[in-house]
Amino acid sequence: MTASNTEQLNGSALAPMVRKLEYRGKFSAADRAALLGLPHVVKSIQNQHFIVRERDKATHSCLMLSGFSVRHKIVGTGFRQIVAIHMKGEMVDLQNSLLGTADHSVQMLTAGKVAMIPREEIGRIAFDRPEVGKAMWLDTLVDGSIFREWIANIGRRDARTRIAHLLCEFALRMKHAGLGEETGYDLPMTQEQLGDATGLTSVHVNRTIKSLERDGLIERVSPRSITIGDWKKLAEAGDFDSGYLHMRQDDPLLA
Amino acid sequence: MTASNTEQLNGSALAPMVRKLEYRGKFSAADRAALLGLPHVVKSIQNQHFIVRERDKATHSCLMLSGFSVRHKIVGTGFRQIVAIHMKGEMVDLQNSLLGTADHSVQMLTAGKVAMIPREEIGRIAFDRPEVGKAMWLDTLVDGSIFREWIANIGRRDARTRIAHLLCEFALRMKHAGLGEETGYDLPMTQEQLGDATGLTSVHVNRTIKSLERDGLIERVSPRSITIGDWKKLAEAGDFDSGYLHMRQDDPLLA
DNA sequence: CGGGAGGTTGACAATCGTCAATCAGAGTGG
DNA sequence: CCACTCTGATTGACGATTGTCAACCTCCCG
Repeated sequence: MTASNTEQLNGSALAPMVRKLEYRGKFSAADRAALLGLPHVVKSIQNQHFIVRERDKATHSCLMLSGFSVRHKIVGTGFRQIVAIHMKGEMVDLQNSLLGTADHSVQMLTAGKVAMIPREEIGRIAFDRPEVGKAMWLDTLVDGSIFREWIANIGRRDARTRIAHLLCEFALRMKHAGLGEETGYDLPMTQEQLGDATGLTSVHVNRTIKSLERDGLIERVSPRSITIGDWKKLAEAGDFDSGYLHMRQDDPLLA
Repeated sequence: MTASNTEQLNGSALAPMVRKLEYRGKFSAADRAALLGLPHVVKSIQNQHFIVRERDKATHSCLMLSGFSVRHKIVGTGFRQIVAIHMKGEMVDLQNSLLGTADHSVQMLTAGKVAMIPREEIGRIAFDRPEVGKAMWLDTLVDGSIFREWIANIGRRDARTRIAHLLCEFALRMKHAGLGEETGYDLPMTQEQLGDATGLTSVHVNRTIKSLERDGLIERVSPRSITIGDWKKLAEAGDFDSGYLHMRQDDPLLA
């Protein structure tokens, strides 16, 4: 990390985090100011670069400002399993940083920027400001809910349903992060990476996507662009029920 | 739930929770007393009974006092995926109860007792007593770590490795909860339930277990009794590295 | 003794993985 | 502008792991 891709910004860089944490309940002005005032360093990170490596001692928590990242584990045979995908506004390693030793790696899926916040500062604000702490805790619980859905997705759904489910989850989360429309979005990952996220091989992912396309559930002008013609049909094909994302009942996304 | 299986106990019933939460750092006497003094109701629950059902509005958090329970989800085709197994000392639905609406069910795997603690009391103690809140938060992070390992286990390991891995996890967690020895333990689940936990069918679980037995990695006098002859060999077969359980480095279990 | 749940086994089928070739598009240097 | 190269997408042929179906066994319990 050279000086050239490191910047000190104050205030506004952390706005996406505040927006995310306030989703379930507004903060007081003081809480908001404390969050925005957290010390942090903004870094530009290239595609493929690691934010955290397994077994690292984590000293910082990272907030995604732009771009996409994945958490993943490597099993003994060398295969990779992506266990989560993160986008703008999400804290990517509360998990690792509070537990001390990373049990998985976090890697960029595209180029992007992150804000690095010292670990102790996160702990301090969480317990000094109960509303903030509660919002962070709830956020980690929603992460947990998504993990559980992924276990069910990978364990008990066939390839077609699995991929359709992931495409649906992505659609809602992208929209939620202000990065796409329910009509479609650009997938920030290769078919091999999709396979790593769903427990399939890239070849089978390809066949499955083409089959979804043949059946008119999605359209693609280029390999990565996903256009969802009929949301309801795709959701049905993907056995998708958004409940596990724990979005607010009044969220227009769920209309 | 009839009156006959409901008891009011004070103090000692919550001891397993305190023991669990203190694993990563001792509490002050006041914190400990506050935890033990949490209002609660002890219930005896029969095998197969539900503690929480998906879509319930959770009003209580449950602490396992004895017996085993599972969290699970049902997918569209009716298949079931177990996403976690819980034993003595574990809080089984911080998850559901803090998020309001359950995104999965919790069901007993054996008969047992649980202590039900009102949801608000959990939130209150967590923020009134930072050390307690921190321990709870860490506990949910460890749960998350286990979820991630399960995703990798189901997504990227073959049946043999998957089952061996689960048997290893069980061995350490049973020992940790004071319910078995590293030399072996009694599995509290049927082969169909093992399949639901690993994304396999009961038939394939059976073939896999028998193969592990044939190769001398485990022994069984009865179908559910697991004796581990050579821990190292089983761990290797299961691609098992205990790091994701985030046990303390000085824990004798890791010796 | 009968019934039921769970464990065990075999024959066969299906999904998904492997291997390998080809294709398409983006970036690079001449 | 045109090779050249590289990564990722696509496709086919074939094989392996895992699922399905169905039978039978074993143990426990009333």
